Amino acid sequence: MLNYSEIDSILRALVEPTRRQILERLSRGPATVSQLAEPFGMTFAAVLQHLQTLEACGLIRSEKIGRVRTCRIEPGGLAPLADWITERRIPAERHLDRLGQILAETDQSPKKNQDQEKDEQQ
Amino acid sequence: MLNYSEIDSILRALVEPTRRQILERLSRGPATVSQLAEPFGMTFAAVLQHLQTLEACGLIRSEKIGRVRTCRIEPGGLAPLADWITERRIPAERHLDRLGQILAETDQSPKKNQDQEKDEQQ
DNA sequence: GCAATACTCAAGTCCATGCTTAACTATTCC
DNA sequence: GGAATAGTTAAGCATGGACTTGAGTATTGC
Repeated sequence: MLNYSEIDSILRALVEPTRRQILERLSRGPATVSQLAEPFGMTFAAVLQHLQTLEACGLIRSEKIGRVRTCRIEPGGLAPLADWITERRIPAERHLDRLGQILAETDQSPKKNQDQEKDEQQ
Repeated sequence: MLNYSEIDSILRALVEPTRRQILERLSRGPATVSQLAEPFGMTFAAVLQHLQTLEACGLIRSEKIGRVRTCRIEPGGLAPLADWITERRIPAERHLDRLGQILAETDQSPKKNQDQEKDEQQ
């Protein structure tokens, strides 16, 4: 029933420091579940749960070959959140910063507004 | 002891849907605490706690005149998170999207890296 | 001055979520 | 085939954070 919106699930994934560290690690290249679990002082199962969360909201992707699952960053994963921020910054900030300025000079139209309406309901 | 980083506190503030709705409301103009509390089916005190969270991480600002506290968006509030995302997207995504492309064409240097190192430790 | 208004604070409840343990499945190596 | 490896799942505990209640403070209007 709780069909949380896309940015909601992305924010819930990112708010956990361990998951941000996993993303950080994966941004340096693909890794197996064991490799990801090793540096953290926590169990395999715990890391696996984080990976499932990250994959569920599209921030990473994984593929199992034989008994080994390899995880990697999903390139467009942060895009919805970046869009969400951009949509909220441009109207609110009349003293445009560098990012806002660049966007304002080129193309004003944000691409997805339907998410924004779906969101914020729950 | 838990000196959470800036983006950590911003993410923790944004992850709560009510607080995103409050931001949404404030992006349409300043409002008093009562005005903000009214549309939500929750107590004054609960909304106040959300406002304190939002103010603590620099997403809003408030000023009390007489017995009335007026809240407004803090314009640069989302900037640290926007920067964080940009820093993580540009190295990871070699198929640059529109936002990445624009940034890459103009100025490559991100402004703050010290936060990023402090962060991800806890 | 005193009642109403607008907010503030502290304590307590409740639930979501991170983490553990323990069992289980599938694959590889000898 | 059997042991070791790599991952998966489920159940339960524990903590943090959202929300409430109930009291308190400061300001305004009469």
